[in-house]
This record gives sequence, structure tokens and C-alpha cells, in this order.
Amino acid sequence: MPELPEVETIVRELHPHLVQRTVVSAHVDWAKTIAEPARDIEQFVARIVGRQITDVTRRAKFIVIHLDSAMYLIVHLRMSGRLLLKPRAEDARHLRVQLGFAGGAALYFYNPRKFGRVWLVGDLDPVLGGLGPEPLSTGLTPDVFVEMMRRRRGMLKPLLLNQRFIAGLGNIYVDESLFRAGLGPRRQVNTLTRTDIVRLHSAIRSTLRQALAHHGTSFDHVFVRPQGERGRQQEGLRVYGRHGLPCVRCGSPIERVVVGGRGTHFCPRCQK
DNA sequence: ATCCTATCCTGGCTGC
DNA sequence: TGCAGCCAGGATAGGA
Repeated sequence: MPELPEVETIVRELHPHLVQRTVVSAHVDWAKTIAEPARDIEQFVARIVGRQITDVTRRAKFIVIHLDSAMYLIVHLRMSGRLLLKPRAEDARHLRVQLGFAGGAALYFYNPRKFGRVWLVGDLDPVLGGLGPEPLSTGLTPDVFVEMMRRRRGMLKPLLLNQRFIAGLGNIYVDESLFRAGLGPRRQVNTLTRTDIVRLHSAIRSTLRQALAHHGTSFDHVFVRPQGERGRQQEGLRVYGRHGLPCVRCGSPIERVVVGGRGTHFCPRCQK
């Protein structure tokens, strides 16, 4: 599942290949992929052809491809989306959108489960405006995070998955961050001490930084980098997917339960 | 405000 | 081996 580290990896690897490219063709193979302009593929194609890419950036789990004429192509991969620079035969059935560039290069959006979406907009705010802060931003200091948490209640894991509260975490890195912080996924937020919250802040950032250094998690064969390489963070996961295996810290079996409707992995002894 | 469920989808797994 | 049925999972909407 692409989360912040996977999306950031994609952005970094697409950037040098896409900036300064001019779109000369666009094909949409699954119309519902285009969220904006909705139900108007001809309009989408007409607006994007001829545009030159000026930058490729990330906000939360959104990929933002900046175009000239103050337009943006926003991509969200959701569960199973891939952006690849070369077509792959094994993905052919799941090709949803393709962009061709002057000089022959192309960008392919594959999406087996069809949850991913693409927006072509002049204003980022309607799509990205409601998102919470970036977990790795300098502005998100421990003190700011403590203040954010103080105003909340309910279970800890669902709050960390809420993109309006903090943007970019998903199921894998929430479980990993909670393990590093020694906090249970069902812990009530209003029982956390300042020390707990500061430890969680640090755990989230170190979890994401390590995943980023390993180019993301290619655990389930869903995430592949734009040139087909895999990430290595699956080797560094401590609880996610380790249900029944011994905790790396204390040896107790890792448990899997459902919290807020999501599969949740944790060490019942290390996480309180 | 928070929680729960349904929805969108398909590949992959389980059980018979 | 085949097939039906279930489930994961990001995000959001609607109802309790």
C-alpha cells in the first residue's frame, strides 16, 4: 500500500524523467479514474495535451505533477495504483491512463482495484486543502504535536490514520510507529502523557525516515518503483505482517486484531 | 466529536 | 480441480 515513503520515493524517481517533458498524447482506459474533470474524458485529454511539466512534488499520499499554464495533475494511488515509466506486460490488463511525451517517453498508470484517482485542476485546494500537517515537516515540532493530541479523544490508531489530523500515514507505518513508541493501537488518546506523545512524535518520524531510506515497502508485490525496482523496508518491519512471529524486542508472539476496521499488528507485552 | 458501516474493486485465499 | 464466498485496504459519506 503506497504510504508517504512509497509516494515520496515515486516522486523523487519520476522527477528527473518528467520535468520539462511536454505531453503529446493522453489515453484513458478506465473513465472513472479521472475525478476532475468528471465524466468528461475528452475535456481531460484536450486540457492536458500540449502542457509542459514544470515540477513533481508530494503532499501526503498525493503525487502532484505541476504543469505550465498553472495547471496540476494530481494522482492518488490508493490501494493498488502504480506509476511506471515503462510498460510492463504483466500489468497490461490493469492499465488505466497513459501519457505520452515529446521524444517518446511515456508514463503509465496501472490500477488493478480501480480505487486510484487522477485530478486535472487549476487549484490544489479543493483536493488537498483538508489535509493535516506533513509528519516530517519542520513545523510539526513535539510541542505542536502535543497540542494537536490534547484536543482529541478516542483510540490512538484511528486518529493517526485520519488524514485530516496528520497526513501521509497508512496502515503499515501506523502499526510500526506505535510499536516503536511502545503504545497500544487501542490506547485512548486522552490518557497519553506528554512523554508518550513526544515519544510517538519521534517514533513516527524515525519510522518514516527509515522507510524512505529503504525506498519504501514492497511487502505485498503491490508497490513497485517507477522503473520496476522494489523497496527494501519489508525487511525492516517489526510488527506489520509478523502476526504469530516473536516480537523482536521481547519474544512474545505478535498479535493481529481489527481496530477501526483495519488489520492491526502489535506486541501485547511491549505496547501499552 | 467519535464510531460504525457501506461503498468502491479485484486478486488471492479458504473451504467444500 | 473447480467454484463460491470472503476479505484486504485508502478514503469518504452517511447514520447512530
